[in-house]
Amino acid sequence: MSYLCTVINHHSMNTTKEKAYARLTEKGIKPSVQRMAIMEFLMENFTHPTIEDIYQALHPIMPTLSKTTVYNTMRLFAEYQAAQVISIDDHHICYDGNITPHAHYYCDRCGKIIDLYDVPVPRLRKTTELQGHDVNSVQLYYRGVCKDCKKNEN
Amino acid sequence: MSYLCTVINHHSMNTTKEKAYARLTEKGIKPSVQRMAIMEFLMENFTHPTIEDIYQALHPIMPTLSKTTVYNTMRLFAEYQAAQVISIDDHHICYDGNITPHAHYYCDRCGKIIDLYDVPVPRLRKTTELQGHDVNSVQLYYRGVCKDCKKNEN
DNA sequence: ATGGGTGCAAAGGATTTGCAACATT
DNA sequence: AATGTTGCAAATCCTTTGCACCCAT
Repeated sequence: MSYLCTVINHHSMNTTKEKAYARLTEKGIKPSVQRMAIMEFLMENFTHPTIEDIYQALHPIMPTLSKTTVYNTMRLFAEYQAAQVISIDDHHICYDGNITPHAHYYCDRCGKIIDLYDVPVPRLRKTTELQGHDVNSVQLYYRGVCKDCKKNEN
Repeated sequence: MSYLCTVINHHSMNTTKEKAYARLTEKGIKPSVQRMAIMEFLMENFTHPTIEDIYQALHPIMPTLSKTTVYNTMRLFAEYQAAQVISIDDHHICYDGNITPHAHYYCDRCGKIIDLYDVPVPRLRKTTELQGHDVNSVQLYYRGVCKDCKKNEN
């Protein structure tokens, strides 16, 4: 019974550590202590953190972590598509550990980023629309003034 | 007859100068010599120029133009939506004088940006999907390795 | 022992800012 | 004359790089 539960837990990957490890290896990235910590943070915080956010969050619990490593790691994650780069605003590059395609909304006033799961992200038919070019990622971005900021302006 | 032609030309705005002037005033931007030059360049070159590209193109014919002014002007154009900001790659921010919504493709190898006019950019129904947030712009980005770069890799 | 990963410090690049001069009304 | 625009120089900020150390295989 307890053995069965362990097996079930293992196969359904209940812990973030297991999920992070799986994401790294599936994407062809060799796990390290730092990479695991960053991936775990991304998977527990779908808050679109910047490099600075990630560093500020992890530095207290991993004092030797350097910002260079955060930069290197996020570049690696982006390249191997283990995380999404959100470049919706050029002054606010951030990252998303949620790699299922979904749209993003950016408020020009408060800088907040909102996930939009009910806006369909257009699929791609390689031969026609994309003229034979390979597609590795799609981003659908909306910008404007959010509900809250509009309210405060009145 | 020649008068009629002048009137027709004026109303249909055949010259880039007329179109640029109209774009600026319609968007609420006060025209200046520099702003007109930059808008004319954007309207004649749908090549997704960077700040540097714009500066390098205009500096020879307007030697007093400064890069600061290009920065200021493009920030202004973006804010008043007289031009689109293409932030598809965080290391390659560029601009598009074509403000009708259309998708963009970015090649991760050669950095080339391609317009995709036949991919539909999803329209927005404010009340449902966008939860009451105002939308001022939409960007649909595709990334990958383009046909030409794929060919060269073989 | 070797190769890759990390972290520090420095370098590099891009963008913004302060301010004086200028243009336009 | 007043307001807004421009351009230079400097400052700032973000990101990358070079290199030495460290860890794991």
